[in-house]
Amino acid sequence: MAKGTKMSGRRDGVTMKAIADEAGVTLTTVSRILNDKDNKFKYAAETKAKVFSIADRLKYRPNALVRGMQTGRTGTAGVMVPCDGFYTGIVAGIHDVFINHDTIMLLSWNNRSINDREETLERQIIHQMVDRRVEGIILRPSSEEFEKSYFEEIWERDIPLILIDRHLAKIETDFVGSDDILGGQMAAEHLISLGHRNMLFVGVGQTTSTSRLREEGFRKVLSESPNAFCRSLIAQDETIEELFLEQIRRDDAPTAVFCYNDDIARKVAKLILNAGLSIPKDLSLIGFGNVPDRESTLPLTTFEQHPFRIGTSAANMYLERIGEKAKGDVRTDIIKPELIVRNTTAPKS
Amino acid sequence: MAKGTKMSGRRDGVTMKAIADEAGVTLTTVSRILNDKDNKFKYAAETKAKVFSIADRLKYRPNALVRGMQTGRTGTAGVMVPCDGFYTGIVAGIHDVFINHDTIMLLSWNNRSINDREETLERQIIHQMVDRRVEGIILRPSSEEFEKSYFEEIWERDIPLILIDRHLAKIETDFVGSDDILGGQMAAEHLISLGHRNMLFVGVGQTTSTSRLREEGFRKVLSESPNAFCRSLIAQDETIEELFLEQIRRDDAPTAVFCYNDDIARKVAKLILNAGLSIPKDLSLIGFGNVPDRESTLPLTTFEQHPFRIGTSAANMYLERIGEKAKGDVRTDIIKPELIVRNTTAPKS
DNA sequence: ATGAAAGCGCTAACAT
DNA sequence: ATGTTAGCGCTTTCAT
Repeated sequence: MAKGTKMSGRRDGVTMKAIADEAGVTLTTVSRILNDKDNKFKYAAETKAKVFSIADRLKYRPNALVRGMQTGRTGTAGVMVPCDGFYTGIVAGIHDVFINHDTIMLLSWNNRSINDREETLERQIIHQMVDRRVEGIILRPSSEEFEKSYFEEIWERDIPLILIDRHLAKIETDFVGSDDILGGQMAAEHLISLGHRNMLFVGVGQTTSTSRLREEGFRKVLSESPNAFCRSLIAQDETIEELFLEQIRRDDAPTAVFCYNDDIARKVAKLILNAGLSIPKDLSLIGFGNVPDRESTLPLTTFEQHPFRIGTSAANMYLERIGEKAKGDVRTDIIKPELIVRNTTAPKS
Repeated sequence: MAKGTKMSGRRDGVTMKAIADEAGVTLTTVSRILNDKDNKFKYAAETKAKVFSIADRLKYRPNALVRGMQTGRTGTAGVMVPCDGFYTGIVAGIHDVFINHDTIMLLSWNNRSINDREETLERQIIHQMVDRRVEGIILRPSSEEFEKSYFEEIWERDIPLILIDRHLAKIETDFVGSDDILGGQMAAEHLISLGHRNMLFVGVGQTTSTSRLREEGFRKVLSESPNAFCRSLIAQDETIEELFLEQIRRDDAPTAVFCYNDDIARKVAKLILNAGLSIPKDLSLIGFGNVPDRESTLPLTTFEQHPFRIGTSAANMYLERIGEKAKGDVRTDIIKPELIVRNTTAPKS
């Protein structure tokens, strides 16, 4: 091997240099001709044709790593969301916008519950994205706790961040999600209109914005309705059965249950049926999310959140952000959920 | 601006150079210390400590673009699959393996039907991945037609390719998927054991390996069972209703229907119920995939394909491949589907 | 135990 | 209408 030739990893097969040599022009010429989208350069038609045809014949593909390093424009976004049917819809929306803007996503799931391992994992994922110089990040926070999180790492590097579905507790950020308060209100209005007054909300507590806000909207309407009232219950795998049964065995048991999401609603449905009660005859039930299930026999009254639209909106916000130099004001898009009445709600008997 | 300083896009904030300067060592030293996983270099403990602490304080993050360009190891994989619940499971499996091997995926969906636009789109996606120098690609082919496809572009560059779910027609490649023949056989055996003899297969034709092989296994068992026989029908949105009704109105109408997937099975179920027949009393019905649905009232007898396992297997195959220099023999992993008997199959009445 | 220097493939400023 | 040159931030070879 000739002196001065240093071997390292994989060398690209066809480079601009190779095209330049074959065309008898310089590297620069090739670079400019191949990248000249808006016809800024006045190269001879002949030169252009030659370069294009050689690039074509050699099946040249630009090295986006190098280009990204040079220009800062990698055309790559980081997306981190939980792995389920709802977020798949969001990712589909993001994808469909990106595909028309030469952008592709590095995808990672942040699935599991909030614990140290999860925190470590998410930080690792953010690092993977940052290291690859994503131009921005779209994510669903697994925790509202800004302090113990990796968001600083993103902000410090001035990487645009779009949050979806869940707010952060104290921080204003670009955000796309559902109108959870309105959703809660609509749930209450639906049940009130069916004659229910004694209700139960099943959620996951105050630290998850989606649960908190749905409960807030729900309670607001009930508080304005004569005689209506609501108890609440925190759905945890270990305790939900006992706590829920306790509620429906009361003398003043609720006649309607509003659950924070479909998953919980389906669990609750099982508990109700196992207790020998029937839905919606004895108890009306509403979920949230319009999420599919494998073996349900019970078409759930629920809320469609239009995940695809959440995705397209987030992607458009992303594209606007990375197209700007300045920071600008915080943007939000709050999408109205849609009540879908199926078979689990009925007039109070 | 000083002469010789050329401005281009975003410059990285903290570089190895910056660390080196602050530590009073060279760039090389920093590079080696920061990358020295297996303790190959014998730098003074003091030097190491200094470099690490500065990197830490400055929140240094390596530029993976540069590293990828240099070494060919980008730690990035391309994944292209359709967007639905089944593939989300596969992607989850891939993800969980990758996360433990410092690998992250560029994800894109190849959703829609096979037409020119789709072909263009998929080629564009492959280019996006190739340009970013993915080390390998995992994908579900949208078409079996190798000729009219972009696979050459992948092979020509010696990028390892793992196919999932669907085979290519004439080409041997690394592959992970379900044992579709066995699935078809199991479906037939289940129906035979329930007393059915007159069956209908609803698929998407011979050019999709999953449909073809499921039908093949199904027919094989029936051909070995006395008096059993099977008609087939191609499920296309426009014609399925008419064709299917034609079948169930025959004098010798089938008593059991095996559908290529759950989606079609659910469509067929609606047609059956609309025709005034009941499931499984008049007609038994089997799907494939164990895919969730939003409003089903009919827990479907179907096959679990273990998408998560398909994903982990594909990811492991991927990692093996990119860890090798040589090409080696084609690898395959065929995963056994599992019959899940729910409420849509019953003894022939 | 450390450094110097070449070079990866490209972009962009500065020429003519 | 095209070329020259200096980088980008790193890895790797070759020295000492």
